Amino acid sequence: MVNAYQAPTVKKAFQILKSVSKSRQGMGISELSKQLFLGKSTVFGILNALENVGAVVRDPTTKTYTLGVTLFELGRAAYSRIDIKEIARPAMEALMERVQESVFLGVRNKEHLTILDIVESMQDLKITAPVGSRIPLFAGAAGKVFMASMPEEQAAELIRMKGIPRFTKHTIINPMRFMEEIRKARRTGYATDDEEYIPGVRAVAAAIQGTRTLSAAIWVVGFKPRIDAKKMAFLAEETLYSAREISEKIKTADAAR
Amino acid sequence: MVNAYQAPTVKKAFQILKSVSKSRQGMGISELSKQLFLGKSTVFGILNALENVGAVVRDPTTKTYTLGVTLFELGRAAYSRIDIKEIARPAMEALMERVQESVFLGVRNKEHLTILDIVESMQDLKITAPVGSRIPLFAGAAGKVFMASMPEEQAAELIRMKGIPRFTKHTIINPMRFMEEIRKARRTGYATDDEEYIPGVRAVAAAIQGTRTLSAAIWVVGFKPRIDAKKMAFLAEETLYSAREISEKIKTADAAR
DNA sequence: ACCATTCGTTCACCATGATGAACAATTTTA
DNA sequence: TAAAATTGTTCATCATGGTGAACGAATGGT
Repeated sequence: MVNAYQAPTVKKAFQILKSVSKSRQGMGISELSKQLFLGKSTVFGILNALENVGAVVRDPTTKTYTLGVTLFELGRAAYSRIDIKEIARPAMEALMERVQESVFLGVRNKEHLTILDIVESMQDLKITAPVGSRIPLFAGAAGKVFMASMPEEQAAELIRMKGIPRFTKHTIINPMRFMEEIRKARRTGYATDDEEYIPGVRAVAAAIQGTRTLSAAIWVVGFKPRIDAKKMAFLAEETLYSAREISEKIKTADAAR
Repeated sequence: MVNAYQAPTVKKAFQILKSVSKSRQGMGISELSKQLFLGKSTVFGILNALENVGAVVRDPTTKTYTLGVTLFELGRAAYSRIDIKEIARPAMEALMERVQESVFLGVRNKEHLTILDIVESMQDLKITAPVGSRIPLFAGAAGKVFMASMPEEQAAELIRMKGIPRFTKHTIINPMRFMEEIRKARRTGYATDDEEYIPGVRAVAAAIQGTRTLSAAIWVVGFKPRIDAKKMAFLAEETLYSAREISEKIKTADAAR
């Protein structure tokens, strides 16, 4: 079913929702029209439908649109059906106790990652992010692990089409070197990040197996001064162990169904 | 802008999402087609678009669709912008301490209510529900308060078109009597429920004012044996007081912007 | 105060998008 | 095991849905 029909208006609607979701104060029709290269009457017609279903709310005084409660309802339902976060939570907590850094759980959603859960480090200074946040696919250890999970041609094609954005001066932007990192992650089962996504930050990520329709991983993140080469090796070992532990639990949960 | 154009395909897409959100195991194309009275190729084209944007996930083995991570991302963003729940939370906690029953915060979303926050009673036996749950607009004290907030013609029209479903043997289904309840709620600022929605349960609700684009209310719910007539009057007084307190805070927050 | 610009809204037009029919694949029934 | 029924997928068709042009309202600049 290559190149199957995809209702274009639905895709435009979600482009609109994504733009509106990035705005704090709401967005108007002309602003959305310009930003998304859509006609104003197209935006107008789609927003009317989104408002009708409660996916956006129109402020009658400013004529701007913000996200509506229906998205919250659907979002809650979507989140409540992601079993992996319950399955993974105990292992994430145990991992955080052992390594004393924040532990993230995330999934790939098209060309970015979405954070599903976090067990924050108990240290006063720690790295965290809101659950639901998006991270670029090319960013850091987690990104490499996700790209290692996909067929090599698909990963290569993404690199070719999108290019690797430079996040820091340490970002690996050379496609051949980046593909090597991905192959290494595929071989070892984990990936590392040494200030490639955020300056002063190191990370280790490992993929979770056995999730039928989701591509999932956990990763540990900490400040570089706290993570020398020895601790980095320790993080890799522990993260890989926890990812396998979670993968086993998933397999057990599936068999019990 | 009466009868303005609303992109029909977008509305169909959200019908599909709503149906899928009620399913635990995912739904197939023919099932959705029958349930929603849409053509199979229409459902097919819309689901392809929804999958492309990550709003649904297709299970390749069962060919069923479940809600995708994009909805979770948008839902998180929608929820994070609803200021009222932070503003209301302290007053809800204080109200729960005073009345010792669960306190709900919700908003109207088209023709139903959505729970945004709950401060659960500390008693062992209590009433609660998942945040994000939907409640029918005609149900209980909260429903009356929301209908009291809308123009009388709009409320009357809804009753005429939808009819009042019978939830319990105490449900007020007579339209004239129900309109009287709504008028009373409008006059007094609060509404009550005496086993009209759930057997054995009483509730009091009060509207929150000053929310520009949302229609919001708080309500207290408890088991009837714990709530005699005297306590019911006490609940009404306290709930109304807390709703006004929250309304004042909203006004103050708006003025500070 | 007036003019220019921008925004939101309406409407007629037409071609793109939604869909019904047909077909292939899969599942169910006998 | 074979036939019937159902599901998912493809494709040609055409009319409905999306949209460009025009207009009214609001805002900004002089």
